[in-house]
Amino acid sequence: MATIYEVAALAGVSPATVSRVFNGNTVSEEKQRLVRDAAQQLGFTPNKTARRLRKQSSEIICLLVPDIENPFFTALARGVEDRAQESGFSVVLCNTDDDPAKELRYLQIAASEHMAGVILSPASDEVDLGAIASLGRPVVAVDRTTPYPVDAVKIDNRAAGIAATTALVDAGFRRIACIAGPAGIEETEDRYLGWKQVVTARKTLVRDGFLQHANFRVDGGRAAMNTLLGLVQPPDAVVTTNNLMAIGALQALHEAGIDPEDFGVAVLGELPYLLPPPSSVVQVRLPARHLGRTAASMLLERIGGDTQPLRTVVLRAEIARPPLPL
Amino acid sequence: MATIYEVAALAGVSPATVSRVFNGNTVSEEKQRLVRDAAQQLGFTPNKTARRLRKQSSEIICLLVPDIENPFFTALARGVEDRAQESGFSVVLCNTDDDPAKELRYLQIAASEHMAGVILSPASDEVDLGAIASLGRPVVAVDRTTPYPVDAVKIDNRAAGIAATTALVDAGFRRIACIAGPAGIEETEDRYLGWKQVVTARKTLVRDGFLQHANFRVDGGRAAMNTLLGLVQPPDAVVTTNNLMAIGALQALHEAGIDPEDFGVAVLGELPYLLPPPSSVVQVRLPARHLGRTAASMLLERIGGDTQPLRTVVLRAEIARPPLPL
DNA sequence: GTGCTTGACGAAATCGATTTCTTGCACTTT
DNA sequence: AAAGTGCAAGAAATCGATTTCGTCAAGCAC
Repeated sequence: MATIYEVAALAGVSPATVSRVFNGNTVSEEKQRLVRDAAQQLGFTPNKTARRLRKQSSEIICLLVPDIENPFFTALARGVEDRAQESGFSVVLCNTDDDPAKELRYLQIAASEHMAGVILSPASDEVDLGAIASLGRPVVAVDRTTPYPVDAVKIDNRAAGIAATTALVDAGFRRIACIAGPAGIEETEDRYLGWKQVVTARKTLVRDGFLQHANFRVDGGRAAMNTLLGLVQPPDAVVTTNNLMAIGALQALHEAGIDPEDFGVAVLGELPYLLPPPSSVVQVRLPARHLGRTAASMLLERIGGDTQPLRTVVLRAEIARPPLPL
Repeated sequence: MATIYEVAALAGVSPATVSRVFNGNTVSEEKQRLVRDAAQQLGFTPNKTARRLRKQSSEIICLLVPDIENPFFTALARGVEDRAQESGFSVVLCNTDDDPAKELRYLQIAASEHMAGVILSPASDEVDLGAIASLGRPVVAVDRTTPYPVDAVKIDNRAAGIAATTALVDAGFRRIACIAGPAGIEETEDRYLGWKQVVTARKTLVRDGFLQHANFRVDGGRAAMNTLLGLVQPPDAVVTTNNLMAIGALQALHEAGIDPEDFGVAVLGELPYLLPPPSSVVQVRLPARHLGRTAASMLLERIGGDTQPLRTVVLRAEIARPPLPL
């Protein structure tokens, strides 16, 4: 790896001049040429580490998600990466497994690695953004929000809940339950509030126990569905507030021998169907990739020095109509 | 962010001593205590960038995959990340989209970022590992191999092909076709050779056109399947050599109105079934996560200075029996 | 007691770029 | 013609750690 000194020596100029050539400062035509030729000849690439030490910042952004194996976050990551790439930034991806300790560890790494900024989907409300905040590094919350004063990109969860529930009502279902995420998380609250709003407005039947809270995973969805099916007067349809729980719910229905066409299932998120899903399944497509792309754009703006007031961008989800090739 | 100098000043020692305390060198009990107390008090974290500049290496490993949205690579990435984490390494994830130019760009970044090593699933045989190689950074090829002399972890593709095909024969199918990946890629060659071996040994019927080459994507699988179904004497089963093509094939079957129970489909890889798949679908489970974990382990050994001869680890795939929750 | 080894630890060099000072030269301006 | 202005470009400081080198003192052998 050639250094700036070797280039300088070969070109017969000072290292400072070489640096200036590569950073757009005033250098005469002739020396520019000399330097570029020399750099070319030596295959010179500026040492990012040295530059980072001096500039106190890098072109790396850190993305913290609960679990990259969830297709929602995969798509989100892809969006972030694509956008970052366009601006010459790289993305470091970290799984927090929704574990605040892991999350904290990664945030510290991000700080001590001089990463340019952080995009995260907070594991809990108690994220400690202290370390990065004190460094003045920008942070964007994605999908979920935090009490800290940072930019955020989220989905209009209430609207998504409304869309999902409305679709079920329109399809003729009249006893619609809801499998929501863990109580106390804003994101999931909004989603089931959407459900509540519709079932109230449309005066469908709601029994005690129609609202189930579960963890965000497959097993949680399955358990919740089994509980619902065990009610004295069970529902005839259900709204599940994320993709994994919907899978669990569908599995429970299958195990109970219920024909999928007879039981309405609306999902906030997409299911990895290979083939067109049963007509009773409604998917509200969450714009995951877009979410990532938007978050990356906002972060890059901040990194670029943008100081406008805090923003929260809310993206609207839409009902997925066509079958979904993976 | 406190620096080593501030810690030194507070502790009343030289910066060198502070460094020694944190790097396990000989320092007297007493000064150790002084330094640790001071560091504690200031919330000192060593600046990774400065360290990296001096040591000419970092604790970051670079993972290059074609597309993180393919669940196979997602699982692989997860394996890499988990293993890296255990050793205090971070992972930078990059999508190459099977584009050699993108791949090269990332490899150069890896070099100029002083990343500790690279794990990659090469986009083509012409990967240029020159830049990293010249830096002496270790590289591990994963899933696919390269002509370069680097460690590799792969799947026993021939055995996987054999297992898949055998399962179909055992299930009673007698006209088994194969949808293979692009011609000329070692990985896919091995897979269809497994198919060939079995159909030959078991003397099943093989017609012209029973071997189809396709790109590795859903559309490729669908097109190939349509071609197969259009043959004068079409097959009654098919082996597809990756997950995405299998999805395309299943879609084509569905569109052709063929009952999935009547047509055997064996897949090298896993399909994102929500519910138990039709009994005629055979999945050969590729140990993606393990692949990643193993690759990371090998890379970390090399990073640690291991100089044993080049290794290629071959992992065996197995037939998936139980239904697969996502 | 002199000479030699050994270990703790400070001073200073080093990694490779960026950036601030400075210098020197060309060109105006009065 | 002297003084002022501007600009290209070199010298040197800087970022924050690690590491070499050298010093000093204690411990030990003869």
